[in-house]
This record gives sequence, structure tokens and C-alpha cells, in this order.
Amino acid sequence: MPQNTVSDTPAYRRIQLALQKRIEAGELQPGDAVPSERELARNYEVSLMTARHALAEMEREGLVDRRRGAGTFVALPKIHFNRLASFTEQMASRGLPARSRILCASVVEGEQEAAARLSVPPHSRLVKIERLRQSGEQPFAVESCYLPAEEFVGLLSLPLERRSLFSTLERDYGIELAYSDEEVDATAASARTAELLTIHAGSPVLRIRQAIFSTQSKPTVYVIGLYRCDRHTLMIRRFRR
Amino acid sequence: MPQNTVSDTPAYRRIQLALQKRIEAGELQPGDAVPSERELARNYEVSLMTARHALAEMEREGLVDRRRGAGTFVALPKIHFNRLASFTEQMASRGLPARSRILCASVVEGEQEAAARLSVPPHSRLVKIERLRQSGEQPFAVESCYLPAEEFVGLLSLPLERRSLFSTLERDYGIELAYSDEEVDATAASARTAELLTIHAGSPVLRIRQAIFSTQSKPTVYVIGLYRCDRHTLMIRRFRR
DNA sequence: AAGTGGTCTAGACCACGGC
DNA sequence: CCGTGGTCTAGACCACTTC
Repeated sequence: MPQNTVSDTPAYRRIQLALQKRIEAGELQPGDAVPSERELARNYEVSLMTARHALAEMEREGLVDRRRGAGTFVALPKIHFNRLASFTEQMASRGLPARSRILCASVVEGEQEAAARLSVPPHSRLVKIERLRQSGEQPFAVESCYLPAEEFVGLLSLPLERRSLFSTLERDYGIELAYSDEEVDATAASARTAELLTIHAGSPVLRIRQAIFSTQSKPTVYVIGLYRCDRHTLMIRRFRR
Repeated sequence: MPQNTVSDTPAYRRIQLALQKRIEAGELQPGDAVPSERELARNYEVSLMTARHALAEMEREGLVDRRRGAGTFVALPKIHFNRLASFTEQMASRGLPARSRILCASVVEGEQEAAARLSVPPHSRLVKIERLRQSGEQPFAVESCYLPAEEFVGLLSLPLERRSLFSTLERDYGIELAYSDEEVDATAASARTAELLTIHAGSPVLRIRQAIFSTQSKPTVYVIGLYRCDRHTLMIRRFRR
């Protein structure tokens, strides 16, 4: 019998989607047992291997834990480490109020470092957006984003103040961001940076230079961020293998 | 027939190991086609599903690329981002000479922050090893490691100067390290730190506080590192999904 | 002892790629 | 067209956990 007469969604995928739905709906709580392979095989009228495939993949994605002899259980809510998220998203995930003030938004030329990171000629026209990031009333970062002006015509006339740059790129320009390579070091705050962040000039600040790539591995945004360290630390997780 | 009469290594694992060996030996170069599922099934006298399992897992690990209709190919040498590596390993991967000088190696008590990060009572005895990390003659980091003294008796009498702490833990204590959670910020160098790093007191340095976990998710080592920023940046990669 | 996940068989049909 | 990987079947035995 062909595995798939009606929809073209594979059977193992249908099982996964059904389970995910039950997890998201709260019907299956973290720690709860998920139906066993044999149970899924009966209920969905598939073979054991297919039910097994569904669960094994969900384990790799971190959605469930599988314990031999015991069963398959809904995993604790996933903590996203090393996740590329917009400022707005990061703040939201911590339940903090996010605000940002645009300090400048214009087209610039001759910013050679940014151009190099975006793999465009050194004197290309770039959209530059400089923002002061705040949590409530407290400033904690100055970020300068650069994008190739040629590919983002009209960007500066969009409501940047109100919508996250990420969602603008993803919705208005159909760009799917995939990952970023970030270079982190420490530097002393310049007089201007210090004033914006309301710290003393020369105080150590965290500097993150971030090249953000699209799903086609094309460098799309370059960001230089300077962060106050007294109320912000960068969290990362690294794996041995 | 039982799948496994002689060794207790699963058949799919034996196939993986054989292929890895051929890749490491250079017999199979990046881009080369790996034997197909059917070929492996014949050669290793296993079913298609088993050969398939071997290749699918190798693809997830990034060792090979699989293309439907085309075949399975040795992947480009993997670039390890966000990889938990010892100082020695990091330096070796960049082809730099690694040296480190032990500044102090003793058992301490009452280091409450370290104890907390290791999930042991606040006044537990901890092994503390402070090292100056150098590339050639140039110092670039001061690192203090803490480990629960109870679990690592005899550690201080081992040749720490000569062998990496990671390999000592993995070989002499049978500990498998799995991942680390790191908190990164910037701070001003103290007089002592500045002297060790041959920079000016008050210069910004990168501070990385790292809790290293074993495969059982047990906190095993806590490290506080202070890094010169003029010849060192931290590179990380983050993913959108 | 009963149930679970881990491994495995010996086939099958399909969609896709390259020639 | 033929070979590839992707999905799937209807079973099997084993090691393990829980009771």
C-alpha cells in the first residue's frame, strides 16, 4: 500500500505535527509521557519504524526526551542558546520592556569596514541606522546597523521606530535571516558613547561586531554594538563535540 | 539471525567508524562520493535501513552531505563554531604556539561564587588553579579554574604544567565534558591583572565566566578568564532557528 | 513480567538527479 | 534510463526500566 494517498505530508511528519500541537496546547506538559512507539504505530496505522522515526527526530530537535525502558517524555521548555534574535525578541523573552531611540538613519558612503563585512565594494552606499537601546528608561546599548543601500531602497521611509528591523527585513523584503558571526571584545567608551549610555568616559564596554547572513549565506546586515556591562552580560553555550 | 554475534558495536556504528576512518585517512576527500546505501548494505551484509541509519546520522553530524538522486558525499571540513575547546586545542587549531604558566595551584575554601556555580555548599574545599596563558612570549589571558576538591583528589600532584586540564580530566578522572555556559562582559583590569597581561591598569579586558558541565549535566569546572582585547577576540556564531 | 526504546531484516514504492 | 536518497511495512530480538 502506498504510504500516502491523500496528503503529501509524510506519515512520520504528521505524527510529529500532531504531538507538537498537543504540546503547544498544553495538553501534554513537560515531563508527561508521550504515547509510546507501539501506541503511535497502532493509532496512526503505521509501522513501528515510522513511529520510531517521528519520535527520534523530535528527540534530536530537543522536543522530547527518550529513555530506554521507560518511555518518551515531553522535554523541559527549550532554552534557546546562541539564538540569533532581534533586540525586541531578546527583551520580550526576558519579560523586559524594550525601547529604542533612533539616533541617525541615513545613507552613508566610504564606511570601509562595514562594506568589507557586507562583501560590497569599499565605497558602496550603505544604509546606516544608529539606535540607542533601552530597557524602560535605562539605556544599555548603542547599535549601528549597516545594509547595502542598493538592495534596501525605501528602507529609511519605513516605520523603523515602531517595528523591529528583523521583522521589517523578513516581511517587507522577503529576506530570511539564518545566522550571524560575531566578534566580541571589550573597549573603552568614547565620550559620546559614555554620554549616551550615561556612564563615565573610558569605562569598559562590551563590543559586539555582528555579520548577519541570510539563508543563502549572503552577508545582509552588519551591526556594531556597544553594551554597558553593569546591566548586561552576553550568555553563550558551547559544546564539546 | 541476531544482528550482532561478535562485537557489541551496532552494525550501523561499525559502518560509520569504517567510513570515518577512510575520511580521516584521506582516502575519501571532501566532495568524493561515499558508497551508496545499497552498496553499503551489500558490503556489510546489512539491510538497507541499517546502512541508511549510518549515513543519516553522519549527515546530521555534518560529516557527509546527502543529495537525493545524486548520492552521499564527504562534507567540507567542518568549521567548529561555539566549540568548547581547551586553551591548548584552541591555539593548536590556529597554528599558534601555546604556553601557560601556573601562578597558583592550591586548595581554597570560602570562594562562594565559584562554589555556587559548581552547585556545592558555599564553604566547600575547591581546587583552584590560576594560570597565565601565553602565545609564544606574549601573555594574553589570566584564567582561574575551580573544581570540587573532594572529587579531584590528587589533581594538584599531576603534571598540570605539561598537560591540558581537559585531557587530564578526561583521561585521569574519566570525565567527559559536554558543554559550557559562559557569561561574557567587559571589565577594567586590576593592577595585578594589568601587570600580568602587561597592559595599563584600568584597560578594558574581556571577562568570561564559564561553567563547564559533564555529559551528566553536572557542573565540573568553573573558570573565570580575563582576556586582553588587543590581540584576542571571541568568535561566536548564532542561529536564527 | 510487562512495557519501553534500540537495533535490525528483507523487502517495497516514490521523487529526483544525471547521463 | 538507472541509480540515488526518502519513506514505509510487518514483523523480530535485545537491553533496559518499572512494577
